[in-house]
Amino acid sequence: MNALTGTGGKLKLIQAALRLITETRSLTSLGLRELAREAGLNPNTFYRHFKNLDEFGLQVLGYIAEDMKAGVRELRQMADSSEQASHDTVAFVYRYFLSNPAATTVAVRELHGPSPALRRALESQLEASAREMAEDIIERQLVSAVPPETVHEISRMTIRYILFRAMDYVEKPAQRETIQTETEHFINRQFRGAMLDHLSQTDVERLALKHT
Amino acid sequence: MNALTGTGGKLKLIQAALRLITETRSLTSLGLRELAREAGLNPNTFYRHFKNLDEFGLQVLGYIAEDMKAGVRELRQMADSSEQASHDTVAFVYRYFLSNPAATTVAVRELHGPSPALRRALESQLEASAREMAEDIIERQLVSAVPPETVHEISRMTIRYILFRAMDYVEKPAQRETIQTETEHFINRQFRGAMLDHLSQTDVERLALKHT
DNA sequence: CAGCAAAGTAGACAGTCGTATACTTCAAAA
DNA sequence: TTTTGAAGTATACGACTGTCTACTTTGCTG
Repeated sequence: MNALTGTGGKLKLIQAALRLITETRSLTSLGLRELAREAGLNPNTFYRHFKNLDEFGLQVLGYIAEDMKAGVRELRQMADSSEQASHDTVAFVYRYFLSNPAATTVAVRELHGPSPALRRALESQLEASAREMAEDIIERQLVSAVPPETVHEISRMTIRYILFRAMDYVEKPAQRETIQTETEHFINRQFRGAMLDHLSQTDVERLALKHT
Repeated sequence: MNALTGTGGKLKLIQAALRLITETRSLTSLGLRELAREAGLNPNTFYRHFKNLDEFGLQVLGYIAEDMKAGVRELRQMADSSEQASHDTVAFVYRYFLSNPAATTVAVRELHGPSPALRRALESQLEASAREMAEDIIERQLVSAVPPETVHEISRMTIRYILFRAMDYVEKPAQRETIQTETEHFINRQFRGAMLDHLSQTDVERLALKHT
């Protein structure tokens, strides 16, 4: 039975984990009995579904990944100019994080967390998202003046940047607007700067001054 | 007695914590007895120095902060062009992280960790570092074409970016060169992009194409 | 040297934890 | 309807945890 399709204890345990993590816990620090208690199950039921806590962690990550992929796929057909695209995409992505606070917290917390296995799993997932984003940008020629390799590099940076800020976005409503516009700045400056990679610093300064 | 000046149990406990965290632990997950064991002390000695584990965490953070400040202060008088400065500074900062792996891991791990108190402490510390960096850049007029407020914004982003990559830098020797050059790209593109904030996207594209 | 406070130790308390074994419930296949 | 395997429960084990009280050692000060 898949983690997503089950109606029984397995799903209950995973959801209990997400509930606990949202407060002040980390996936790695969750206990088997604690999970069962939160899920309203006998501690030993855990063993019917998972070999140990490590496997549990990986399955929770898988559960979240499935969720995220579905969300991200929606934003494929959006605006057509680069700046327009970044604005809409950023708004969309943060809205997604906002509606999945537990998943967001887990991802941020475990990406640098104590478990190497979870770190690796999350990293390869981020890598995949970044690749998707880069290929989308290249395909639609949103920034044709930037070489593909650079687009990939910037995509990787952007994905990470957004993820880290997502936690603040979720937790601090007052800062949401700021975070969103700063993220747009981040992306636009990154791509604009990359367009000028082949120029010297003085050239760029001259250009900037000339067009004021 | 300050955490830094003690020769006895207090310092031993803090150093034990740093030793444990470097492997696969997080500051928040450390146990009192575990610390004492690693430090070669009786568990109850802990209570002679700290009220509880939360206070201990904060003191460890303070210990690390003291360390970092001393390191960062060294890089004040370096190169004079912006690009030169970013190159040397990035190299220096990563070298610092490399020689303090435990402090690096703690900072990265707790910045998004489960304890709100530690998160807050680390954030205000990063904020201070970012402010210092921005004021330094403004004072020395390294990027005079960018307004002060923007310099502050970019500094905040840069500090965070470097910190996150620092963990990979420490743990994955094979990627060190890549991380260093990508960080330089990040900074240069950010500032170059900011110099063109007042232009439209088509203007920038035209400029980029004209100078190839 | 005496006194005293800080640092460190010893032992015990009630909890929690992960795990193992054995038992019951239940639903679907034979 | 009987069989069978999965899901869930009950109980128990040893190990570890944070905390408490009481005791001993250490080093400094008067």
